[in-house]
Amino acid sequence: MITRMSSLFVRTLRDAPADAEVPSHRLLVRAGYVRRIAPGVFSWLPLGYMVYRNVERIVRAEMDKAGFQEVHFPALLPREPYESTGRWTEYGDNLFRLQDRKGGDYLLGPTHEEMFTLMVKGEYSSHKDLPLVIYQIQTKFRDEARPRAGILRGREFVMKDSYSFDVDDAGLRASYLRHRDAYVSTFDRLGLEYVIVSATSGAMGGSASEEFLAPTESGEDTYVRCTACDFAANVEAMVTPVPPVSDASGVPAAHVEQTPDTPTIASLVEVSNARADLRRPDRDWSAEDTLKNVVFMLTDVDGGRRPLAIGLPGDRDVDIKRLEAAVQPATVEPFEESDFTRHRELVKGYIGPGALGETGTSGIKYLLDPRVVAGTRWITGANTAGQHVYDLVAGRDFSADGVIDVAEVREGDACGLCGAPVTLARGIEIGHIFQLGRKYAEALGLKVQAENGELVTVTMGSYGIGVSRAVAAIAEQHVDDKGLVWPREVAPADVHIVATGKADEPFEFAETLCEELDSRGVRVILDDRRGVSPGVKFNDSELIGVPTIVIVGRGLVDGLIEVKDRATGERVDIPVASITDYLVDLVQG
RNA sequence: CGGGGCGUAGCGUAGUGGCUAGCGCGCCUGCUUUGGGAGCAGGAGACCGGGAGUUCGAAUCUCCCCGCCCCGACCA
Repeated sequence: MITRMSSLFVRTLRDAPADAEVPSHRLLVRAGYVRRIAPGVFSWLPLGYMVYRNVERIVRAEMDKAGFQEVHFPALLPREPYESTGRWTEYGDNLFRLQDRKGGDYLLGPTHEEMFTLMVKGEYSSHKDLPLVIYQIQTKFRDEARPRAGILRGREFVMKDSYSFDVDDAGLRASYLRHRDAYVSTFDRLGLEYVIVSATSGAMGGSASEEFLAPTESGEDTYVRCTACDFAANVEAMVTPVPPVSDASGVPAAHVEQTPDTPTIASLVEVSNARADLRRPDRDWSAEDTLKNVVFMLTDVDGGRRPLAIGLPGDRDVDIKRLEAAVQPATVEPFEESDFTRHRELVKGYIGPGALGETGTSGIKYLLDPRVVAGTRWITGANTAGQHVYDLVAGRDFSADGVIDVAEVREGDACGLCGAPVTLARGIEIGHIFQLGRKYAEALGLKVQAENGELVTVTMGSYGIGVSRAVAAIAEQHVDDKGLVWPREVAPADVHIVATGKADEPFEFAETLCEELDSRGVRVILDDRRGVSPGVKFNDSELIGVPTIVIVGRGLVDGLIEVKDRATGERVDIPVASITDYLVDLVQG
């Protein structure tokens, strides 16, 4: 295929729009790949659409290779199936809803578990039909509260979503692993650097789950990686190791102290160190010695509200994302002034274990951070304004209703598997695979007859790749100060030929070369613009980011063509006689 | 939805009450130029986000609305 710059529908921009911040967004706009239409909604221009289609083609090829079968659903869907699974309401404001002329409710599909489940239910009824994997590449709609970063997070985007159907858990695990393998080859082929991390299953429900994250500054997900073993997890799925029970035999009995005006951890530590009667003989108190008790208000799917108290070391905050992941599908809000007035037994700034717990005075469920093991010694609130308890020992002086691992994760925290320090990094979620289980099959009645004749509920897996997002993720990982640097297979062309000079010869030669390459299956962009200065063409070629740039210009009189590698900047002069073969080898070899 | 910032031509921007809203890029015409975003000359392009108000006079001041971007709570 030949793309001629003289007639290509594109206009490159010297300046990026002021509102574009992340590199992929700035460059995709500058190079004339995409244009914004509405918040989180983008159009693809010819160059962008070429890249998009390449990514889609690779994803499709890898799915087909894995033996998955492609189907296609509408984006416009009726309400009923989503009503059956509760997601019509559960999805909340993120769902684009609309009505037809008769007032019937419809939605624009945010994901298609329901439709796939029903499709299989409509066709199959025997265990002999399974396992089955079907997929589609579809435009999805989610009315995101905050679209951002260009096509990295849009409200309309393209996703490849597949679903596996198995009779039993062993089958589900096998289908899951087949997908994992297929995703590995897909992302390798797309030229993406990625890590596979343990994840929580989010709003979809289900158990085992992993995410494919493309490490990038502009990524939205934070993940931890162990410096010693191969543990990697989304922070939401981080597991804090439980320290051994500590010996508290030497700790004096708990005692309440007057500590006026110490409603914060910082003030409490300061006062405790400043006063001789409170000072610790061996060392200064630090925030880690205090037990902070934070209260949240949870809202269940049915609208019911219940408070939840969490006790954790005072130097840590609760990570709301981790908390939501731990209590989902319930949603979390901070405890507000009005909630405190309703719970008089909770003294803001001085809440202690004494008032908490299902059997305590408040009756509020109380969960502890894993670090608060039996035998640990704490300073904590005494449930009276201006008073704290010292030498309160977990297990000896107080207990809770259970453990919850939702404290913020920090660089250097201990790995849940081996105990070595972990590092934190950010990444773009480009793929997510998980074992859904029977949630949807149950809700929609997808059963098959087993060998013994009994009806069994099918177990499902759900697997997604953000196709349009992958374009942005690839761009994000393949840029330099001059522009985009596409991996060959997704690039809009294999070579970008720039003809320069005033004379006709370079242009005529470039045209011939271009046709020869085209006839041998090389995709080429030809900059055949006359009267455009060489600097403009060089800059455009670098901005557009095709992997190989060929310059036909002043070297031609000596029989030489310059070939430049976009990524490394290396240049070589190739004799005219062998240039076609050289390029074909470069591209196809 | 909470916090912060911003709306002037396709893009980047100047303009804190005073004449016909200025500049760069890009675009059109002509001549020159042709290996790193060329030069000269001449052009086209703006309901200054919208509405109301204050004023002799508003891009500029006031109020309301709308939109956008960034950071947080959701997700491919």
